[in-house]
Amino acid sequence: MPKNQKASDIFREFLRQGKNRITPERFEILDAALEFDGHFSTDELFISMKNNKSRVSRATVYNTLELLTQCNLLSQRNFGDNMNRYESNYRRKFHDHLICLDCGRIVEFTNDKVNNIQQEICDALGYESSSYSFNIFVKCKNKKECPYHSGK
Amino acid sequence: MPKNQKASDIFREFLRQGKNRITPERFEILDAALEFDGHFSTDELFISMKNNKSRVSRATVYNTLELLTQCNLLSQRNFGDNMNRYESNYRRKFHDHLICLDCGRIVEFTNDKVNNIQQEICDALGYESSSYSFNIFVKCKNKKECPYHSGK
DNA sequence: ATTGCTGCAAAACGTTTGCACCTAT
DNA sequence: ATAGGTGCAAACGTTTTGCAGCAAT
Repeated sequence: MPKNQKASDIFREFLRQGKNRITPERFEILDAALEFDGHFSTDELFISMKNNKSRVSRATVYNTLELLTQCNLLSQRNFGDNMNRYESNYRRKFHDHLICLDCGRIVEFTNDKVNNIQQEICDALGYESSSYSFNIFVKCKNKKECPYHSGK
Repeated sequence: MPKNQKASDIFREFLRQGKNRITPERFEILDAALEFDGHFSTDELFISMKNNKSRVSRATVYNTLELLTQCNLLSQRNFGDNMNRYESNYRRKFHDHLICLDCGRIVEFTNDKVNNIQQEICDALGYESSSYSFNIFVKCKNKKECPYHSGK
């Protein structure tokens, strides 16, 4: 993703190339998604937009988040709770996730080896890599120290 | 998991220790799960049992697969389609998965480095590892050669 | 003018829950 | 005897779909 391009320009270009229409709702959703702090579910984004007096529909949010994932402005994440979550890729370094099963906290980490291994395996098996997901599920070693633990 | 113990004995022991009751339904579900070839969803197992004239209920299947995962006879898997799948761990080597987004094929692979990295990261961040999931999503390089591609 | 997109509501889907009855302890 | 498990159906939460009207091309 070109670092110097505005997100809205990247999205507009992607929509044009796929013969998708350029609509104000789609850009409204892009803005809300980039502004959202951290990982969010489709419904969380929808509700936060509703709270800000937006008139978009749930269906349009679902549709647009899919498009934003396709053009790599967002990443889709699955943390094992059978729910799609998204996070912004725009001007962010790629990372993986550690999920605490006790308190729900999600810690992001970067590890270059994972990406290399993933590529090696694809090459060895003769496939073209599209994406990967590496999640580590943990338990708080010391529950008293975990700031999230009481909050759940 | 002790390699020389029968699966039903492992399960019985686990149930006893957790003060869970030993019921015929639970062992019927264990048998069906170990017999199932490959990855299966809860409903797939339920329906296959129904086809074999079983009288278990969907709720009991959900409940029992959870117990079988807790005692490590099964692993729960998420392949990004918002659906829990399971597979037998009994007398099998641990492995990860490559999922083809074009044709749905799932390829299992083993790579020792992944497990080491996962442990390193937990140690570095101060958490106790519980499990991890490493999925690689790919596209068929040559769709004509892919035996699964036409089937979807 | 055409065709894709939108909002809305209903449906679909996997999963969880409530409850009366049953059964392992 | 009693506490936990079962089967069934209803409820739940997330996602998809159908459709009439709207708006980008």
